[in-house]
This record gives sequence, structure tokens and C-alpha cells, in this order.
Amino acid sequence: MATERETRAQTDRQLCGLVNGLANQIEAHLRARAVTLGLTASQGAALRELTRPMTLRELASRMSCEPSNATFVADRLEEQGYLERHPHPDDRRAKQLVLTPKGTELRERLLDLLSEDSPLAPLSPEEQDILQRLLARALIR
Amino acid sequence: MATERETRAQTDRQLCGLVNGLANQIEAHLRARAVTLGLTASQGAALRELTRPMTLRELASRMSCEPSNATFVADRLEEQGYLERHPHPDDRRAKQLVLTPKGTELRERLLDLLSEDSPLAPLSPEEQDILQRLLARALIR
DNA sequence: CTAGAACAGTTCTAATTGCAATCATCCGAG
DNA sequence: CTCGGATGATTGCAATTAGAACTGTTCTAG
Repeated sequence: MATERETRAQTDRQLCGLVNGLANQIEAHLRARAVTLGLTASQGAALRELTRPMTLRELASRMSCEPSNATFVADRLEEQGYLERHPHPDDRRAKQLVLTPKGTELRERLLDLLSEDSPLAPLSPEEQDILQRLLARALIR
Repeated sequence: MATERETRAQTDRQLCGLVNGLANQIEAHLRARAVTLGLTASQGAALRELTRPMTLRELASRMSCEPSNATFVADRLEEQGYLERHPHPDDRRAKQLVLTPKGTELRERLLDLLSEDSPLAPLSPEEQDILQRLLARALIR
């Protein structure tokens, strides 16, 4: 005879566990594909998020990490010749991270690999659509 | 004029981003509540997952981390008097992690805190139900 | 029974990540 | 204009985390 409040808390915890579980699977999937290209998981994440030239802070935000960490990852990618730091046109404090041709090519190879066997593949396009809506709503706040 | 394959890959990536975003919010929420009790986020996660006496490996699996890390966290919780390592009744290799009364009490306080302002609160119970089903399906594999 | 593989936990080390401090630049109030 | 606070990037350092090596125990094929 649990109160409604208790069962809801329990559902909530269970749901959090599922979200974390799926996030971990996504991360594992990324890591596995990244290593085949000689990249770490974070480097892979950075490459994936670099849909266009962007500032280091924006990359950090997309990667859900601290700017200092993004600096670290960007250093490695730069050393390997995958990206360059260009001066930002409007803000002399900021830098624009720009993929080199080599980086762009690697990014496309990574995206191809990522689209294979996605952890979300078990869901039909309709289900994915519903999921997207629900997650977007939860993230509004 | 993107092919269907391309748009699906794009949706997939977007969806992964949302899942990761929500997972991060859940993590941040946990961290914030844990610190008010003098715990790190991992210690909080461990406490949350210890719904019953369990083996270190099971805890690691529930926390989605390596056993070596679970050992580290368990050490801290043990030092602080929140749990004890008991010999496992059936397997002399394994140990059972058991919360002390002090640990059980702290766990309940943590769970109370976690149920406040859950990142999933914006969703109605019905929506949470749908979400749960979808996530469970995605995690089957 | 017994040898060898598999497994639970721990330890050690290395890599990753976050946090605080710093420098340079930008912006807004007055 | 200019001064103070906010912001972008970087650095150094501490804490967290993963991965491989190791010990002791269990399981299984023969």
C-alpha cells in the first residue's frame, strides 16, 4: 500500500535510470566507432558537434563539458591536423574552430559509422518522433 | 533535397543529443542534491542504487561504471560509516554491500531531495509512462 | 578429481574531466 | 570617454574515472 507520491517517486527514479542507460549506450556506440578512426570518444563527440565553424564555448556547451576540457580536446584535434583556430571576425577574445578539409572528411566518415547500428534503431521512425517530442518538452525548463 | 537516409541520420543525431542532454540534467540534479548532504555525485548515485544489499559488481553495473570505480566509491562510503562490506553467503569471492542504519537514513533523505524538482517533472504521468515504454524498448537489444 | 578458463574484488597507473585563477577583450552605466 | 563587471579562452591543479595487472575463488570439461 504505497502512497501515490511514493510510487511516482519510484517511477521517476526508474525513468532516470533508463535515460542514463540509453545515454551510456549512445556514448559506448560513439566510443566504439571513434576508436576505429583513431579518436577518443570526446574527440569523436567534438567532431560530431562541429556542424559548422563555432566558438570553443559553443562546442563545450554542445559537448556538455567545461570549456577547459573543450580546449584540451581541440588541442588534440589541432595537433592531428583536423581543425584550426581562426580569429573570430567580431570578437577578438573568441576563436572560431574550423575543420580542415582533412577534418571534414574524417567527420563524414565518422557520421557514416555512427548511422550504422544506432542504439535508437529498435524504434520506428514514428516512435522516434514521439520520443523526440517528449525529450524536447522535458528539456524546456 | 536530402535523401531519406540522410534525414534519418540527422534525426538520429538530434535525438542522441536530446537523450544526452536530459541525462546530463539528471546528473546535475543529483549532484546538486548530493552535495547538500556532503556527498559527491557518485556517492549519491551509489546510495540511490543501493535499493538492497548487493554485490560490488552489481552496483558498478547499476552506476554504469567500472568495478574499480565502484570500489573507490564504496571505500569512501564505508569510511564515512554509511555501508559495510559483508561476506557474501554463497560466494567467497564476492562481498555484499550493506547500508548501515546511518546509511539507510541518509539514503532516504537523499531520495526525498531527489523527488523534488525532478528534471522529468515537466512531463505528465501519462507522458512519463510513454517515455518509459519507449526507452525500455530501445534498451532491449 | 583436476586443470584451465571465467569471474569478484582490489590495486596501480594513466587518461579524462572539472574547478579556480588569470589574461585579454567586450559591454554598459554614468 | 572610462571604469567596473561580464565574457572567451587558457592554464595549472585536483579529483574522478577507466583500463590493465594481480589475487583468490568458482565453475566446467574431460
